[in-house]
Amino acid sequence: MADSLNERSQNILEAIVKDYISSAEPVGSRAISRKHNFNLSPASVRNVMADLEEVGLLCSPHTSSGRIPTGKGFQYYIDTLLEVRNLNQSEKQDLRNSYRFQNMRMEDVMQEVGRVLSGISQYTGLVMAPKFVSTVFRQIEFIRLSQGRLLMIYVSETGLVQNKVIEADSTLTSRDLEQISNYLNSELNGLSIHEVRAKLKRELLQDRSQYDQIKKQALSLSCAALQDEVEDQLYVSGASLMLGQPEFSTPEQMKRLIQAFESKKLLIELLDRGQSAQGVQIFIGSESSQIDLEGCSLITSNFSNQKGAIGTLGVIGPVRMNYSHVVPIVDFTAQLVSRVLDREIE
Amino acid sequence: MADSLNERSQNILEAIVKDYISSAEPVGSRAISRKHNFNLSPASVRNVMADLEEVGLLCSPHTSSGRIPTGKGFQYYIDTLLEVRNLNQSEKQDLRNSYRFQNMRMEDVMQEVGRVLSGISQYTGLVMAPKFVSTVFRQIEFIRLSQGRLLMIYVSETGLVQNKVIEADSTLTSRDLEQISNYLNSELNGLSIHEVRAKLKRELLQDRSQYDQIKKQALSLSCAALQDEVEDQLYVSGASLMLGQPEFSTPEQMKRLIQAFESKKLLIELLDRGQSAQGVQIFIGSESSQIDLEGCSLITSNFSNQKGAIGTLGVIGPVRMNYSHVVPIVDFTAQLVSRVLDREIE
DNA sequence: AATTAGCACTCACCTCGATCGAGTGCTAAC
DNA sequence: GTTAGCACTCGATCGAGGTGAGTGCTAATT
Repeated sequence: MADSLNERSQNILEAIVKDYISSAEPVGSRAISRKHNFNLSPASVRNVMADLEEVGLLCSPHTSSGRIPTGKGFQYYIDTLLEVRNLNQSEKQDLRNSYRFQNMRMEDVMQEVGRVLSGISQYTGLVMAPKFVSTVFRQIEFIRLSQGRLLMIYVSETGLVQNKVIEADSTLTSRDLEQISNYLNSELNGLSIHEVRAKLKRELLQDRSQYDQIKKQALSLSCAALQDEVEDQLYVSGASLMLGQPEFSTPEQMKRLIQAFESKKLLIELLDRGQSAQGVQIFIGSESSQIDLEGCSLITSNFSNQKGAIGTLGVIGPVRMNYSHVVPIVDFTAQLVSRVLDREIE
Repeated sequence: MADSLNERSQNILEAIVKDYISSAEPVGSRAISRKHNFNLSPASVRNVMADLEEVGLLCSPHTSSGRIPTGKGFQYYIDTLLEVRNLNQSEKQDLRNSYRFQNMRMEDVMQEVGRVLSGISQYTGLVMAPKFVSTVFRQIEFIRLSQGRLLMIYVSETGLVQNKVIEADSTLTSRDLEQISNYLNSELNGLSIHEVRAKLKRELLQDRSQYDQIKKQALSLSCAALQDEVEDQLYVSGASLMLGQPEFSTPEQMKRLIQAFESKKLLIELLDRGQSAQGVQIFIGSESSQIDLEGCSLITSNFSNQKGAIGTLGVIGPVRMNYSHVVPIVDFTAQLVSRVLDREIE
């Protein structure tokens, strides 16, 4: 991208983006020259605008209307013009006070975060819980259900509880189960599911002719219990807030949006893509990527605990989002959640 | 209601309702006299229609358009004209095959039911899991988290797993916890949460000057763990399918509907209202009840296991729903789920 | 006495054309 | 390089006129 815009062009681009963010309407040369005191006539502004259109940062819906920033224009704005200030102390405190985290299970925390994020931003809140495989083993319990069916309960370091029903040899006594879970609890303590799986695989190969019956059963049980993938958990809150935005005011757009939210697949994919990065990330879902999220932007940040379980939270709104307002909120919330998760350990 | 309509009026009302169900458009006298061979001229049909309007079963959106059934009209149709046939064996088998219930946790079952219900009916599926208080105690475990925080895991007879974080005396050793859970597991086995609470209350009053330390702590822990209400769990699937219905085609209606779905409160309230009844129930959410669900109908049925835990499932669609198609599906699914839950026990 | 043909009337819906106005591009003057 | 001036474009809005489905009423028919 030719990002060698001169200062005037930058100023005008910024003014246009900001105007468009607050009005959602194409902005014309007159408005720019009047409201912002560049001491430039509309005609001069027009010339600059024509240049910016040339470069692909602006476009006009039709011949005789103002300009709106393209996806590329927003990208440029975000990359080089956007200034994000940090929250000051009192704002941080306010945000902290908005959250109620006492005595909450992981699910509740995730849901609460989504609720607050969407409430404050007035856009849609997204929270993706840390992936099962990245959680750290703390404890496993087996509870007998009906004929040959066992309920496995897995607790991670952070207090995340997963449970699963598995078919199992019905000759196992309660005593056996207790021994099995004791064995596993001592063996697997402190490992991530990733590591647990690797270890199980190794041991199963190694000790093919196992003498210790309990150990053998423990291995096969835990294998059945922990091997397959657990669906990613995504919490979407305040979807209806998006429907109030002018860019999603037609029935077709509403339907498309709600469908995209409902299937969750696309969103999870997008959030996954940013899991390796640090700090706040912004995806502009306009023209380029999926049609389903056309007109949407995502502001996300990862949170994590010290054991390396990574989740993602953020806000999805129209491309025309108030970035300078939302970015610091997302940023600080991610830090907050990280700290909350860590307090749960140890 | 003067439900003493003569046969001709009934026939015509039925014809109008059916036409309207499939077309979503006001139906005129000509269409009725032509398509259904009553051997009546449009004019005669018009006379009957005028009568039906008089009684409040029909109305016309404006002077010169066909009639549409009122809420009362639909109610009459459902109460006295609707014939619901049972599914035949092959249909039942098809439905059974649509569900994948193997090795599923309660949550998964609920979600799967919603998914299938909405898929088959092409309306929105609703499933409300059995209430926590109605579940029957099977096992309780305590796991130590951080400073003074305990994770309580509760398993019901049906394999429903609930967990909760509670603050607790940090001097409790693992040994203590084990004893406490052993005590509770033997004492509370087979009781519903309802009964458990009553029992706890009794014992706390009775043994105010408790000599047995473990028992005392067990009581206070389980009290903290089981006393407060757990939010009802409602699964809504296929919300976007409703947005395809012509009655929700305007942006305002879409927004209203999605909001209603998102808050869940209203839906839970409605489903609760039918929990005492047996068999399939139909709520017409038109004029009378909440504005938020105007234009919607609910077809619901309760499912339950032998221990009395009751949940509700159903479908929400436009009042103009294909009742004769959806009712038997909801009915049979409820029976199916009841059986699935029972298979989980013992 | 019930049914129906006939007819005037209503009203949503569509199309067409006129008008309006915000905004542009271009050119010539500053 | 900047700006005033001007012709032009095009969406939005409004009203007029036409169309057609459907009604209610009345009088004729069976």
